Amino acid sequence: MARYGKEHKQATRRRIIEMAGSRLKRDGIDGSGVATLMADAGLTNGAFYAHFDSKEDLVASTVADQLREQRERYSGQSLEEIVRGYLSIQHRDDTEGGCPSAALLDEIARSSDSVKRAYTDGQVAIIDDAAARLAPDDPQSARAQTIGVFALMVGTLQVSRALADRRLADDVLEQGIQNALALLGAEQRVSPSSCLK
Amino acid sequence: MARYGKEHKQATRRRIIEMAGSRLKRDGIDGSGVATLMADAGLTNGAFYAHFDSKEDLVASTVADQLREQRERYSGQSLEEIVRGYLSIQHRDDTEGGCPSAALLDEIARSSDSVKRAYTDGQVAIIDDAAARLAPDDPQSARAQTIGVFALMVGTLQVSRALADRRLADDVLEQGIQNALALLGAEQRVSPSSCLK
DNA sequence: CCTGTAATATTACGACCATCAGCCAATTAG
DNA sequence: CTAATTGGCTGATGGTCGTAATATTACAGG
Repeated sequence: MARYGKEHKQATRRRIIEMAGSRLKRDGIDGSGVATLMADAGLTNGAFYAHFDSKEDLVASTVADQLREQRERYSGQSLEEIVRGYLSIQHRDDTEGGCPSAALLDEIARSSDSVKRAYTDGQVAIIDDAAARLAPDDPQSARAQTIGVFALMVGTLQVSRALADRRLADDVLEQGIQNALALLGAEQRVSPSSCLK
Repeated sequence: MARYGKEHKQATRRRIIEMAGSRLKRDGIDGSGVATLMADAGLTNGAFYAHFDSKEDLVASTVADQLREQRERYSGQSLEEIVRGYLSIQHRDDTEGGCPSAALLDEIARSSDSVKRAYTDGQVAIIDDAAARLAPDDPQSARAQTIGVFALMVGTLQVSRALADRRLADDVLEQGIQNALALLGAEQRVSPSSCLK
């Protein structure tokens, strides 16, 4: 048995998922058809259902893969490097190569539970990694803080991408960096910002 | 002439746009068909093109209308009220009645220039309103600060909506409130006046 | 030369955006 | 008091594209 090397189908599946990552982030979930996704991988639509149960199945797998890749990329970077890279002009102008959350988050929110579950698991892993580096002694608090900063970055990137005014869009990124670093720095100090309750 | 009063067509157009606001936020732009949007307004698909040049035209008009409505709603609220309302569980669980940015931002980013322009204009108006209340003496700095906090809120709401874990999603909202108020408070501290409000 | 796998090609069927001929009620003209 | 006109709408229709399923072909290795 195993006329084709056992890794052949696996490799094809991986290729589909990786290509789908770029395509989905570029054109959106509803904006990407199965035939196009398969063509990106050099295949035709008919082969799709030998690899995935449904489009939704592919989306969930792709979201998981994208977050896994993002997690690996961040593992070698400091938090400040992550922030500055994330809120860079290059990242804003590279939707298809960038953060899956920024590209797909409100479509994921509208998706089925399986997609949301894949998103949740992948995102929590990223957050936990970052939180461990921020404050290894207080993981609970660091986790909340980290996810808050991450949400800030996602929203900032999305706003910057949606604005038609380039100058304003750049300013938004800059402000986002300031805010993210301020929140990370504030966490390391013990003093709460006294002004409001 | 005019079997209908002069304001009849205008009223129909408004009804379409208002209904489209809910539908687009609920199902997304790509997820909402023209026939469905018209049915929501009690009409059939054929009448659509007497009111709009294209679906894109409706989307741009709807985005503008949604932001106008949001701006009016915020005009009677303090910044802290806005933050707490925006990042409330009720708002998270009411996508179709809530913030258009949180529901549609990454689809808007993929949309045509006319849609992005409508978004930019409407959003800037909201930001300028809020900035004027935050620091009337330094509008330039307040504007940057306000848009930064707004982006934080949008990202936080989206993340909370996309998470499959309810408890975690609630924590994200709470953390978002803390962060938003901290950023507003930090800005406020520059001026000797009192805390938020 | 078989056997089973992976892919292609084709098909079904519905939804999509957009167009257009025609209906219907009310106003206006003759 | 008809008859023509008009505005807003319905209903049907293209033509394309969507997901999913199926029949068929190419091919690898014992």
